[in-house]
Amino acid sequence: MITPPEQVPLDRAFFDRPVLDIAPDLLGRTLVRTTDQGPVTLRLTEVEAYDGPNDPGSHAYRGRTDRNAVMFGPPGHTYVYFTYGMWFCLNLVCGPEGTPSGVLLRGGEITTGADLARAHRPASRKDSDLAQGPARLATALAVDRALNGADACGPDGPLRILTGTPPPPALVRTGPRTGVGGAGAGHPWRYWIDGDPTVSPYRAHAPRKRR
DNA sequence: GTTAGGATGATCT
DNA sequence: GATCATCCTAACA
Repeated sequence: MITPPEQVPLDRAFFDRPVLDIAPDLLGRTLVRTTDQGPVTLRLTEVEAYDGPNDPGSHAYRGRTDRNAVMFGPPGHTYVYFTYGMWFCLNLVCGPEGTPSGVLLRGGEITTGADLARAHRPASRKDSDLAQGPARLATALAVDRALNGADACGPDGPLRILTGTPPPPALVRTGPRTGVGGAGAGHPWRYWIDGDPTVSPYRAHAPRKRR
């Protein structure tokens, strides 16, 4: 008989590897966000890798600052930043302590607690919109600055990552990162599950016009 | 279906 | 002062 895969927290060693190995390996994993209102779970379908000091697209490219400090800390923790004056984005810190690399969680399918997620995202029209895009994902899971630096590998905690069910390797695609310009644009460090409706549409980097 | 513009503020040069 | 790992709405085809 077939036993369903057990949902066990990913251990810290999972994140103590090169970020380009970790990023595709995160697809299909389960993210559990627990609040006072209850749990919301999500199946990761889209991520992007940011390779610390070697990557002009990374927040950590120019060294440690107050904002990116947790990227320099131990792996398996969250890095949450605020952007465009309105939104939060959620990353997982990768590589050994002192190596500031991470993976941006760009999209996922809400598998449990869709009603809660929808309450956080009233503008969402379809279930597949709930966590389609990095700021949508963070909003649907009620992630904000308070979760910056949280341990995602612990047995409990507000945000945890579990083994989940990785997709068949043939369905894993890679391509250029979304919204990353300049010298950081050249790398195909975005990974997604082909054909999944919760993967965000690709948008090339577009400098904003001033007003 | 697509595209343009505005919202809104921390961060870094 | 410009940029930003974005999203939403309205307008148009």
